[in-house]
Amino acid sequence: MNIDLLKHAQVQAQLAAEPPKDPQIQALVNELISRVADKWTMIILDVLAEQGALRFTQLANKVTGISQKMLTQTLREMEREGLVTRTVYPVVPPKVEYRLTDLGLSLGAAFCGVWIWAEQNLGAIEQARAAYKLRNNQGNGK
Amino acid sequence: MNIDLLKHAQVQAQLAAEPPKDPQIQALVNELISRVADKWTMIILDVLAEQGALRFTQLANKVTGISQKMLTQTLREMEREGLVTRTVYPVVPPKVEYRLTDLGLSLGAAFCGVWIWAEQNLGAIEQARAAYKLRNNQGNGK
DNA sequence: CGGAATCCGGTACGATACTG
DNA sequence: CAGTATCGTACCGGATTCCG
Repeated sequence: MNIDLLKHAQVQAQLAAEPPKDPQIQALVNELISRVADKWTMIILDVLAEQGALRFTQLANKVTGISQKMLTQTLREMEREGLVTRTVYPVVPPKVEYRLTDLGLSLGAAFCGVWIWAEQNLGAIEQARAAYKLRNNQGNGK
Repeated sequence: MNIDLLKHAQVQAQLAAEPPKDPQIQALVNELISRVADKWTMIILDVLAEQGALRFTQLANKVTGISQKMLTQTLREMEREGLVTRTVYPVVPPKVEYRLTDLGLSLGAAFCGVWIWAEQNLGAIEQARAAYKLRNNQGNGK
């Protein structure tokens, strides 16, 4: 039964006063979001969702701009949270494959709306940035 | 169950053969996600989506654990991106109100799926964490 | 008095070098 | 190839100070 979830969605839609929601739950959810709402986590999640299984270096190439350290760290974190599985093949050239779990896939699906939003609003964001610059007298070097 | 999410999940599953996607667009979207996928941004976004308009201190109270500095900084960033509007009332006790723009509201709606996911999978994550601990025999003093 | 800018200590991050 | 180790740096958090 997803009544709570529907209620939550409706509340979001009408932006009104929040019904009695467990502040404890709220805090837990916030904490969970804090861990998951990381830029590297999100991008890795997306890449893995698209590519299926990938090796360490493959991942490093797909996720442009990440350092090995952060890649390792983020992958470990995601493994801890149960979002990815790490499979080590004990062969002479070491081979480690990363793959999303069902939990990871479901998060990817949930996050899909944000990617769509990002694609749709690229232009709007750029305009907003330009407008902000103007508002703050862009020429000011200070 | 949410049909859209399931459909997205299926699409994600078979995305290996994704149609020609512009790598330029991909990079831009990635960069945009990098800015938006920040834990404080997400939580502030959620609080503002629920509460409508809030003053600085109200926000500081609702967003548990944030420092004034990060709150100011994140709000400025969100203002730059066009997610929130900042209204200053030039009165004796200073009053500054923050409110989501349409863009911010749409992002909140897009991110709603992630909040629902978080609520649904709180238990699963905890279990995954416990399982990971066991796998790595936590007792190991390393 | 509320909101933001400033200084300072800690931590997380990036780049490089090294190991199995 | 897939990490770990080390170090310099940039960012984050806390307290203080400043401004309206």
